[in-house]
Amino acid sequence: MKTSGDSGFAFPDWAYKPESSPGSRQIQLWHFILELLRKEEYHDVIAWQGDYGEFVIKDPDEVARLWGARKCKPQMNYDKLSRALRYYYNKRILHKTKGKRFTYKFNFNKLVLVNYPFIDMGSGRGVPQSAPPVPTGGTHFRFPPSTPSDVLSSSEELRSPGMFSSVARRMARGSVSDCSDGTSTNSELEEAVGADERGVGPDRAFRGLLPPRLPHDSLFRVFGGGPNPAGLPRPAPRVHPDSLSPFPVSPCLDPGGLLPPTLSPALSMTPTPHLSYTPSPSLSSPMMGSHFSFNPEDMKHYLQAHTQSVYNYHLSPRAFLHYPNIIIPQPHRPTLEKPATHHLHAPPLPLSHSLSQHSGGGEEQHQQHPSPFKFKLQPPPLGRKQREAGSSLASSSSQSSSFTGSGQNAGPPKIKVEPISDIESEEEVEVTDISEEDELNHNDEKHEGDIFTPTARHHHHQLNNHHRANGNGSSLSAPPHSNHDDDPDDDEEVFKTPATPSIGSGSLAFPLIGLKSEPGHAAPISPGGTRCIPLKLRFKRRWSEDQKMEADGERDEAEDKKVRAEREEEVEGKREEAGRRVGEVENGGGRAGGSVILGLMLPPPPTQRRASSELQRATAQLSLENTGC
DNA sequence: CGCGGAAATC
DNA sequence: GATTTCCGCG
Repeated sequence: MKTSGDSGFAFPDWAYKPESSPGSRQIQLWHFILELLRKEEYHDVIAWQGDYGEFVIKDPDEVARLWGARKCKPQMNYDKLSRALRYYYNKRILHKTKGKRFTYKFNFNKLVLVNYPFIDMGSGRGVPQSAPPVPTGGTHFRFPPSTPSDVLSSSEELRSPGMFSSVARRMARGSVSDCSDGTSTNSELEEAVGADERGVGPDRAFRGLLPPRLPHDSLFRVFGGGPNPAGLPRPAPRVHPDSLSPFPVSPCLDPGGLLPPTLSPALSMTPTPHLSYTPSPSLSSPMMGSHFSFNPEDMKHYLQAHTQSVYNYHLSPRAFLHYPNIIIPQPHRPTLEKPATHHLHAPPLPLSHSLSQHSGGGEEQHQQHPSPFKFKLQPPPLGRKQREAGSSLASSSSQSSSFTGSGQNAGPPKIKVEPISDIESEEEVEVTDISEEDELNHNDEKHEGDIFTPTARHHHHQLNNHHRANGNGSSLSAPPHSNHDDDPDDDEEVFKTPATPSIGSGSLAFPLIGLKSEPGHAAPISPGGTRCIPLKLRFKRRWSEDQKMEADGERDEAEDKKVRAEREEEVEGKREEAGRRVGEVENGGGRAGGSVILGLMLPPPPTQRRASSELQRATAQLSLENTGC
């Protein structure tokens, strides 16, 4: 296990799982990358390096080959593979480490959120809400939680009707396998899980609800619950993949292909034990297949955790989740178990220090290469190039129409107008903020901190200009999207939460909502501050973009690219208001807390591990699938 | 090398 | 939807 000293970053186990990709059945490139990364065998071709989540492709051709093999695309080459990787930029799953060749970095957040938005919090057992009780052990596969968090104890059971479905379902469904059959090779686990879920029936789900997004930390904490051993369902790791083929690759292996027992380097690695626990996801992959249910208890825990996170991060009140009936205690201080830990990791490896690197590294926006970022903005509709033909119809437009213009086109079909209420609600909800903030934060801190690194700084953020549209140049800059979009964007992508218009439906429509209204909750935050953090934190930020942008100050574009095209107009104004000072968040004393949190979030590179073997095993089982080409 | 648009595929 | 393929640009 361990070993790997290399680098180590461990991602949470779940990150490695194929199930992670909801939509598609086939293995996704990022999963594949993760797989490679976790295997020592491939360390010569690809390995973790630098900061958490950062990896370098040592042998691009080989990686491409492997990927091609996996996908049965013999023609694959690094150029293509890299295109695919670039494709992740928009999704924010990955971003490029500037200045370092063949070096990319994962954004944990996204991965987490996307794939495992909720995890089973369960208190323990993961009983599906609707489902029949599953005794823990058996059915769901859960990783042992490791989080120390005591914060929430979960003890209760749940059963409430939960609300969400989609997410849950997704999670549950896990499915998996890639190519060949849809079914999985693996497993039983999955099956089991699936069964539960299925049994439940998607329908049950409560549609309408939005899935909440949690910050990782929250997730972890929450979910992390106690250590539980319970259950991994089957230990039996079959394992052994061939050394030859990476993982599952072997096409056709059906049954067995599982992961090697080795844990991902990431996980295991960590030699440093100093922390006993690692907050990080690694261990905690609580989420896995379970589901989260909103039962009061759960919610309570959830919210609590969330709240805490908010405090810790000094997030804006908006961030607070609201759940009817449940009051969340506000933590004055984080109770974290972890004391110090700023960064938890001890760098066993030279690499680890990457933190320090930031400056050097590259990433960061700051200098380094001041490279001008190019914003790529695309002008509206230009006729694209169509290499081919030219047929043209020009027109189109949908995109551009934004601004007033209406001229004729006014409307793209899809404009989204949102009722204010919605918007607000969303804003309120904006849970996103958190993530965003997180992102922001880290930016500060380190370069990319993607996910973790919550340091709050002041960003002055530049949201500013959202270029108003028009202007000529404007085209360049992205058109304003409403913040709403932004976040939602994330959300959307990630969660796809549909907002419910009505909002209130009562209660729970979604816990998230409501923040605004509750002053009580909201207020707290930091000490010095007068107000809590501006609600308006939200703004964009985007990962990489941020980074890039930070330097400049503008950013936004990113999402936009596509997005913008789609919707453009939106309300421009709002966002403007909103934004701005987000950064303010004071940290207040936060550092300490922050650290801790960080700890939680960060998957510390080297540390941790302690995960139970169970975890590992579990992981192993999950493993990937292969394709049979 | 890396970016990203566009179209094609699956 | 997620790439794969192709390609021009910096």
